[in-house]
Amino acid sequence: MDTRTNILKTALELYNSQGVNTITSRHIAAKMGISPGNLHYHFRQTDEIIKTLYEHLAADFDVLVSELESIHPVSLDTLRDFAVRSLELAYKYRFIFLHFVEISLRVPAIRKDYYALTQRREKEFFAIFRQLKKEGIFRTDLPESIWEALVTQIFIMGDFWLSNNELTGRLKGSNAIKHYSEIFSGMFYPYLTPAAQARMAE
Amino acid sequence: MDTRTNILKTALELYNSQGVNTITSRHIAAKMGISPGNLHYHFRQTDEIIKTLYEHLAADFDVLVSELESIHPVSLDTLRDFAVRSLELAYKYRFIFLHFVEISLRVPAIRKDYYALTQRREKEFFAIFRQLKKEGIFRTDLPESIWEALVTQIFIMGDFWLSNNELTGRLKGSNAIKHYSEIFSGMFYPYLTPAAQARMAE
DNA sequence: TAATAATTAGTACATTTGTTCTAAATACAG
DNA sequence: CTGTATTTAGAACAAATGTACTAATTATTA
Repeated sequence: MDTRTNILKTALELYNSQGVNTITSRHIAAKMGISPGNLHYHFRQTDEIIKTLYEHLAADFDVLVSELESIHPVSLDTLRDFAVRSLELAYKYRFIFLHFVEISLRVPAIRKDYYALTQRREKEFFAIFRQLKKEGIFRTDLPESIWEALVTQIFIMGDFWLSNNELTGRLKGSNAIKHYSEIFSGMFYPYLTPAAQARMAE
Repeated sequence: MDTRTNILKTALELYNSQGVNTITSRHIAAKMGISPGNLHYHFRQTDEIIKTLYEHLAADFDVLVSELESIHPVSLDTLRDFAVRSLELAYKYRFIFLHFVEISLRVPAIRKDYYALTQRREKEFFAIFRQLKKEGIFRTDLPESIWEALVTQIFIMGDFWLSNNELTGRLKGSNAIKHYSEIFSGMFYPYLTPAAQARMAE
């Protein structure tokens, strides 16, 4: 395998399992059996590794979102499917979410990028809400401010369910994803019309 | 002022403003104008400073909870008041929430303590939910699993609203608290009975 | 094949960090 | 006032870290 790709793969493994602050470029090189010099030939600065991994995550997530947007009409099932895929992706790059503030301090470019991203996503969520209301899945009797609060909730839950898992359950892999996708389902439930709630209970 | 207390005060300031990983015991000593030797006379290990600050937070929060539990019957206003006080307290010790996973890795005792705490809190929340249902404030037509999901939501939101603020809005002090207490209100809204919703809209 | 470019190993260096140690200064008790 | 305990400063050390540098090896290209 390409050394550069291998560095990214090994770094992801180590960051995920031991945290972004305990793992240094030397650890990554040692685990791969290459010299520190070699590693720094491919990534002059260690932070570039983190930045690259973040970019991979962002790119993968963009694919998920554009897939979602291509489906019309949006059903509750497509939404649930999207949620599960998002959780899986987040789990793959979990060190980013587990150390999000740390990383955004260390690599300011990530912070800027993330900020721009949330601005875009916010609009996309509102568009999806609008569709789901039209289709009789989401309630239409809630004040607008409630939907705004929901978007922030989605962001916080989406970014930090992994941290919650780390601090409490420590569920691994598919167990974690299963548990938290149920939390996400539950989170939307009170926003559904009675008809949609009934369909969900089946 | 007591040197020990002063160390804690200065450490809190620096951790809050610059993060727990960038600030070292030397930074704290320098800011206070004392020697590193002196600082380590009072706290043999730097982590003890973090642990002590966490204990202060936990103790302060315990006071809030026991105050809440002493009030009968629980109204929507007491709940909102409790939420605002909680947010204020979290803001005071914000570095802990901004670096929760980091810290729990660095100081395993904190992790254990937090885990035990959430177990307790979970029960307390269910008890409060039961009361609020009895009083006609919370809906009684939602399945039990939805309330379980809500508790996890409350934990995640409560622990990570500060991280969300750090990554996006960067609101300061009372502005942050105001904004996120509205998010919290919005979060509970769909769980309220129509009567309670109407009263809230006033 | 010869020359050039890319990759790699290994070493080296300045900085930082947590912590310890010693001695001085200060506070306090009898 | 004298002796003891507490507090403080400052130096010292070992370990770790990011990164740069040099020389060797390997791959590529003409």
